[in-house]
Amino acid sequence: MASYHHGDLRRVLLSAAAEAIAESGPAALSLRELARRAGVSHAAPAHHFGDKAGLLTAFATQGFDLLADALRQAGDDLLDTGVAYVGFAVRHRAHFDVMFRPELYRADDPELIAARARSGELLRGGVARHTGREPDADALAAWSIVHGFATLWLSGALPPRVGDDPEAAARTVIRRLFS
Amino acid sequence: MASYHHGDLRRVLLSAAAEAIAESGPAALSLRELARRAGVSHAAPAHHFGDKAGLLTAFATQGFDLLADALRQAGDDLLDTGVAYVGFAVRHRAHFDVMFRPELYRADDPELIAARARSGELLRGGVARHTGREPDADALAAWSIVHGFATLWLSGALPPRVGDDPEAAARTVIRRLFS
DNA sequence: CGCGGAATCTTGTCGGTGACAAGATTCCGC
DNA sequence: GCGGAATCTTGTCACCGACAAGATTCCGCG
Repeated sequence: MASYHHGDLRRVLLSAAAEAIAESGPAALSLRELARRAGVSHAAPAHHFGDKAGLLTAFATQGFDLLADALRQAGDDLLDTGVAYVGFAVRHRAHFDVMFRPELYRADDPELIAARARSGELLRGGVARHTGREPDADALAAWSIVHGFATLWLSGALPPRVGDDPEAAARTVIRRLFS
Repeated sequence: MASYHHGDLRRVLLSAAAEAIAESGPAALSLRELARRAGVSHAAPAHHFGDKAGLLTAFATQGFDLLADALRQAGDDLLDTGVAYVGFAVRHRAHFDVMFRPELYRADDPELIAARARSGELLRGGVARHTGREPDADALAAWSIVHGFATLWLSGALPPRVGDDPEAAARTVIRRLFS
């Protein structure tokens, strides 16, 4: 099976990228290192993604799709949706890290824009169901608080006192928005 | 004045870094490009900062000090403190970008830890004065919502409908936490 | 004043990286 | 089973970060 054609390179590279980025961040990502992990030549990745920005565009798109899945699975409850957002960030740290850093990829890519819109709609929908009001300001507040908590958690900026269960801590924090 | 000794290189490099990072993110930062902007040889920056991580450590430390200044100027009101946090992120985008990405610098640097603690104390203090309660959960919620809003704003992920005045929009969002 | 060490900066070099070009190999529709 | 297309390789170039060695300037101390 060690044929000239790898056959599955695109997926393997994306998954290797997830590993590498989770380990040391998108800045340290090297296409040549990915190629080495996949056992192909140093120029093979360029064929599938064009360049580094192309790979990260595909990676971010995959991330927005994964986020949409996670939000759908969380159901209709707004609190659960928020917890799911944080859970996604923790479980798919590498994707989350790239998705909100548009200077790393091509933010005008049509597939990426579509995937981002899908996940955004799920977020806004949850808020609208919960409050009944015009969702703009509420959705923005809800998005901000879960996004902020997730970001701070991932950056390691939170004091140890918060504990080691991000989803439980997130639930407590999100509740403050409804009191 | 074009002497062998530049005399002010350290500060010039930090300010050039702020420009370069604001333009295209910390990932694209190049020590050699900074040296070129400052008019010195390609190896001069290494003398002051050791390596790239050293420069970003100093840069992040400067950022935490600037944040502390901004929070102090905002006064005692919690809402104003939150708005000031967002204002800092927008006005010092480059610093904010680096401060919460510890994989880019040496997070165990003593000066950095001290500066971070100073700004953190100002945040927690504002919350304690406002609620009177045990500040942990409230502070975390307040920090999360302003940090999240600032991050989303900077990433360009927010829809145009939010407007072009980040501090005004932040004020609206933060108010949701107290209603 | 001036000497000598320390601080500051330069030059030169090395391995690693992203991008590109050209060529080799394999796949697949017809 | 032929031929174009897709996939991958090899080779190359400029740029970058890190390091080593040397040049220049500054400054404390006699």
